[in-house]
Amino acid sequence: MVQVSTQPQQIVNGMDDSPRGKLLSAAARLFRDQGFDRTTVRDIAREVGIQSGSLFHHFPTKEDILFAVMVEVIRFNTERLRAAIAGKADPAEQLRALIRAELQAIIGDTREAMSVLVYEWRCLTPQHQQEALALRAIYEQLWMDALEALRSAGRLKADAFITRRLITGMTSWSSNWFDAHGSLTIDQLTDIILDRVIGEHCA
Amino acid sequence: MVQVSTQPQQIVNGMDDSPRGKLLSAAARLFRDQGFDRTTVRDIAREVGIQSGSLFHHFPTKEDILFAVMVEVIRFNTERLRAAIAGKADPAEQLRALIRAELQAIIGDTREAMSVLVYEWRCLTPQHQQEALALRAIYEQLWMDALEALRSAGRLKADAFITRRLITGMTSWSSNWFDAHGSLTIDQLTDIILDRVIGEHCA
DNA sequence: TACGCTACCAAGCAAGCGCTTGGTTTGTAA
DNA sequence: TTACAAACCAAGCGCTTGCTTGGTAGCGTA
Repeated sequence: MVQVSTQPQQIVNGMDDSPRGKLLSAAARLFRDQGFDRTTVRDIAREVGIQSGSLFHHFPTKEDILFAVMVEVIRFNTERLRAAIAGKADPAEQLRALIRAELQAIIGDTREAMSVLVYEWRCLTPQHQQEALALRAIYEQLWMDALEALRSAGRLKADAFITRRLITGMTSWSSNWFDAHGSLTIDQLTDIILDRVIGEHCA
Repeated sequence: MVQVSTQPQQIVNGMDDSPRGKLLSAAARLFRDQGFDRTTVRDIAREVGIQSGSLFHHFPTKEDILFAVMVEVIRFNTERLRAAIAGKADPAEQLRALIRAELQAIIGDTREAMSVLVYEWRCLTPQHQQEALALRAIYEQLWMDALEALRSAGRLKADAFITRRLITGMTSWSSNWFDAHGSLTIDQLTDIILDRVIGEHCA
């Protein structure tokens, strides 16, 4: 037995490889494939190789597992956004980086947990919805700052809020059709969407 | 007792006011508010004022209720699309009409059933998914015909399939933020989205 | 060796679920 | 009045669900 690495974290769906992380990652996949309600605690337990009752040593309720999945993926992707725009001064380049990062989240490495975030939202308790919304607000503020900067620079004529919502629609829906093995790359899709926003395609 | 009207149909969610139609309309609202799985047959029954067992006089299973909701709303909105483009020769005007009709479906009179269509898709049996997909294909073909016509006329540079998917994202996501009582009208949103597609905003 | 902590098992409970059953009411038309 | 089907009720069956309970294995520390 050899210690392969001094950095044992292997990120999947934004979760580490601790028991808790593996549990969340498995839950995220099941929640996306079957939905939260159709996924039983026995399903999750089987996936990680323990008894169903043992899940409740890690989380007080099944709903807390869902909440944890969402919190982790929001946090992880907020950091991804931050990293994407770090050091970029041009607001148009910032926007491109944001779109790319969001696509990466939705159809890339955290796609399962992101899908859960969109489709299982109402399975959260109102209390947890509020807490998750607070985290999401931080994420959205990064977008709004960039879009407002674009507007100030005169490169965005439309309303920033509506623009953000149209972008959200385009990116989030991509999870329903984008084929990772197809000919269209994430970078290409990024530019196509960017084009719909700042309209260089018809200059 | 006076017969108020010779046309007793009052369309809600694309359903008529027969027992079956009222049942479907109530189910659509419950399915949207709580999700299919969290909605019990007792919930639906209570809503229409009958016993839960009596539901199964109308539908063989609970899932068949969901399927019926989806079939009705797809059919209804396919007709709406057809009516919208009828008599319009200019492909750009056709596109505007299509976007407006789809927004009407998603945030207007059939919004509850449309939301169910998007969010409860995987609750259908594979067999029913296939049947619903066949109906949806007809709907989508109307879109593709108009977009291809636009391309032929040289007024759409982007790929028609991708364009359609971006539009789908923008329109379907609007159900999550559009406020029917706000200052933004459906017609205004229609033009904003149309602008993202044929790009007249940066001429 | 003894301790304490984390992680887990084996068994099962109480509640809620979709759906069935056998019988009754209601509306319609001959 | 009779006939009949559609619509509905009252009761509950069999099963699955999230979660609980009481106990145990493994491991690092002293």
